[in-house]
Amino acid sequence: MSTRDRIIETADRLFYQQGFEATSFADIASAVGISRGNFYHHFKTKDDILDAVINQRLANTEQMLDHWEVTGNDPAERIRSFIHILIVNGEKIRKFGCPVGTLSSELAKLNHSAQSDAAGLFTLFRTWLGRQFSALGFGAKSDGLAMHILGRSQGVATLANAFDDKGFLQSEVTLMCDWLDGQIADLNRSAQS
Amino acid sequence: MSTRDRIIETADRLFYQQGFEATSFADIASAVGISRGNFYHHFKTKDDILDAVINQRLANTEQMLDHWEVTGNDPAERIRSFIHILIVNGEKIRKFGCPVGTLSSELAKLNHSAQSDAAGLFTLFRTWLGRQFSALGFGAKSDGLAMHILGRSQGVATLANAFDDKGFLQSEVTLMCDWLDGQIADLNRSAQS
DNA sequence: GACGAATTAGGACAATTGACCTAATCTTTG
DNA sequence: CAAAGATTAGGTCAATTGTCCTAATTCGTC
Repeated sequence: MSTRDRIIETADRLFYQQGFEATSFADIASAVGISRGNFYHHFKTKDDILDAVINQRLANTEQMLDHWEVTGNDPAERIRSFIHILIVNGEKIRKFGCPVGTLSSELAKLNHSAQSDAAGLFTLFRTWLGRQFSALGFGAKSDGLAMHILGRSQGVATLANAFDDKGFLQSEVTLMCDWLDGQIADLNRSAQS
Repeated sequence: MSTRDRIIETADRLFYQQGFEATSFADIASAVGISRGNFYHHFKTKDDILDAVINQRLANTEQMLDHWEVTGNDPAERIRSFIHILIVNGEKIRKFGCPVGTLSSELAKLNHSAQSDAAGLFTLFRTWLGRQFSALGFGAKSDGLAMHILGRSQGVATLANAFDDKGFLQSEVTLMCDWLDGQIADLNRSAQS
């Protein structure tokens, strides 16, 4: 892996674990095992490395969603794949919160220009989820349902982090899956009438 | 108001708007209009001022919840008061997120010892909400319902902030109130059978 | 009015920050 | 091999950080 990629990967991890503001050039350089001068050769400013990290996250997220699009048998199962990130990444979430939500919040407070880029990560999930709901036949309600479940997962991540509560994480995931089943059942019922 | 109280109030506002880490002694002192030496006379370390801010938030929150306990006619209306903070503080939330959630997340990332104190703010809401659900007759399920609605409101705040979306805020508040009505209806139905 | 305590001002301090530079080394290409 | 470019190391820079000190001022109390 190239030095540049190692920098991005390490910065990504540190920004997630410590926050953007609290992570210094020296932190990243020392974690990668290179000099600050070398670091500067690849990224001139702290905003540059932030942009690179966000773009990598965007690419990784897009890839993950594309993968689910292929492997998930039906849209409902794909949505359940999304919900289950909370379980799969449970340990990290309890320690550091949701990578997307916490970065977006921090950049909003810093009044950072990259906040909209970070929100683009949310948009990726939003449009993907909206497409799944559309495929299920929810029509114009699809985006609202996508936002709803996206918000639910954010709240679960925030509280699971605040209380370091594994049980809450699991029970809320169950509730979200139940909610999804209920929505689909409602839809089919109204389609019959 | 005493200088000490003005410092706490200003620090509270700046910590919320800019974040704890991104707010310096100089920021607070200059916003209050005092010298750094004067600031130091009242608070020796940055952790001291953070403790004072958290304690003031705890006191203010407790007072607000006590007030609702008195003015709200029934527990359901009190819970709706909680839900409607999202509307009342909508502008601030869209700009800076939820004061409780964002502070808790930041301190968790900083591995700060005061994180548990900040989480105490959540606990205040959690036990209060749990008490309301108990009064409604939800018994052992009360705490789970309290955590559920607390998480919902956190997620709504996070997304409303990320997208600066007022409509989402309003529609999700409606959904949360509908959810509450549904829970109460379910309870009454199961009590009849 | 005098005296001690509380408050305030204006610095100083070492450490760290993001940013930048130069020189040495490695890699590629003709 | 040789020249050119990419990469790396190490150091410098002004600015800012949290912390701390001393001296001046204000205040309450006798």
